[in-house]
Amino acid sequence: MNSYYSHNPKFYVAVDCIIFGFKEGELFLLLLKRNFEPCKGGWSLMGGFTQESESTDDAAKRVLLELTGLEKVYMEQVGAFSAIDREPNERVISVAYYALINIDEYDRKLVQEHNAYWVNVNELPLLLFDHQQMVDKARKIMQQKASTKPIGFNLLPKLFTLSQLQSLYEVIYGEEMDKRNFRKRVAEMDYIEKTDKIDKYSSKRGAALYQFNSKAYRKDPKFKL
Amino acid sequence: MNSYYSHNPKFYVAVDCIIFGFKEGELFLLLLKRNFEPCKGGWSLMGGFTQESESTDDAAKRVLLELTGLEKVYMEQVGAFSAIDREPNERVISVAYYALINIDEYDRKLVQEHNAYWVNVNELPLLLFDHQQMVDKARKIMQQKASTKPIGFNLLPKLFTLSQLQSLYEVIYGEEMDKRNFRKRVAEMDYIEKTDKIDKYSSKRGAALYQFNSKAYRKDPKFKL
DNA sequence: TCAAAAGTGTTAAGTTTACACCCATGA
DNA sequence: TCATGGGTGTAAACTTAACACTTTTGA
Repeated sequence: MNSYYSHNPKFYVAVDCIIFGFKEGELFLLLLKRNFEPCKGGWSLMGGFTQESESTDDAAKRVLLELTGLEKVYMEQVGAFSAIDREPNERVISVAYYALINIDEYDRKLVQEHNAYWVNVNELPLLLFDHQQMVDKARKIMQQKASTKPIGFNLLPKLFTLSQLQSLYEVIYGEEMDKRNFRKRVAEMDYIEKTDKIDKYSSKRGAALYQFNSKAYRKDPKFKL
Repeated sequence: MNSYYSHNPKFYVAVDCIIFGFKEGELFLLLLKRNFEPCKGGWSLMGGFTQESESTDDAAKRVLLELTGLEKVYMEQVGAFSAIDREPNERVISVAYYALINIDEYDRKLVQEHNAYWVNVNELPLLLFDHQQMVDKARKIMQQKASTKPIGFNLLPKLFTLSQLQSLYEVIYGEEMDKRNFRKRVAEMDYIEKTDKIDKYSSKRGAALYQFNSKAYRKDPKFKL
């Protein structure tokens, strides 16, 4: 043991995941109705402890996989939360991450086993610990990022209509947008490509389906919505 | 010991400080030329270990105080850095913070004792560990924040000239700005107040000294530079 | 007297916003 | 046939960008 380090304390380092999903014009978070201690019965984020073999990024990916069955998900760090009394029983420092997933593609069985539910972000229950703070910060960072980087597409199916895209951005920003102005901006981004497929679910007339071409985006990475 | 926690590993949790200063049109970082192990002789950020009695925010403030003698400094978290091998000898998870200080007001004796030096951000030496990554992320966050919140004033003396303010923003953004357009924008922010004092150092003619009125800012918190 | 930084307005270009109607279709 | 969401262009308001000369004074 190296004496430079050894007189310093060590801490449990947790990760907590703010998992965003989008459906029918609403943003949702995947939350646990805890069927385990501590604070059994309360609502919380999905979390877990960082292991020796992992970075916190790895741990967050593992925890997300454990709950949703999903890999290669868009995740970004929200920050470290370290108030002394942030958990009641033990000192735990937690690093929060947010994830953007396609709400149609997670593993329903795993979610059920964990007693997790999709909850509308605007109707959140009281969250345990400092999880509300984490959610607030995650939303702020995600909103900021979504306005300048094409991360929103992670919340949509591969094929989406412009109305879906618009209502996604409306719920991220919490404000309505003008349809014509929105489509004008989309039209300028060549990497948002119209396909020849038609969505027949959302309307009688049918709406053109679009896709995000990430390779084309990288050639000319300008984004603003 | 609670068994829910006890089978998980614990970690040293460090903090590292990216300390910005501004002088004569240049941005500087306060860096250690390490006169202690590990990696004695290398350049690094000032850091320290989080203690049981502290949040990481507290630890960062303590570490900054230890090096500069300054309290009540503007600090913001940059994020957690947790790669398994980010330090060579021991597993340490570090939370980085940046600080904006008035470069005229730190405790020179303390800085000397720590073998710390102000280094131009555009001429940084090779930094140890992942400290360059921390600096890069800190600069990005700081730049973003400085464009929408009046945090830049923390880098200036209480009284400053508009030329100083402009050259500060030029070095933060890494681009030149138009003097008349800049002053027009400043003129619209009523909380950037002209005083009746004149700075005679920077020019023969003398330049009006301004101050940031934080109370006035809070009344109408719009900022954009 | 001249070098060096301070100070000061106007115009053109570009961007953003506001706004309303026709289309296609399934029920 | 009608209710529903899909799709389309223009003009005014506003914001941003470009630009050059006069002032003051210490050396």
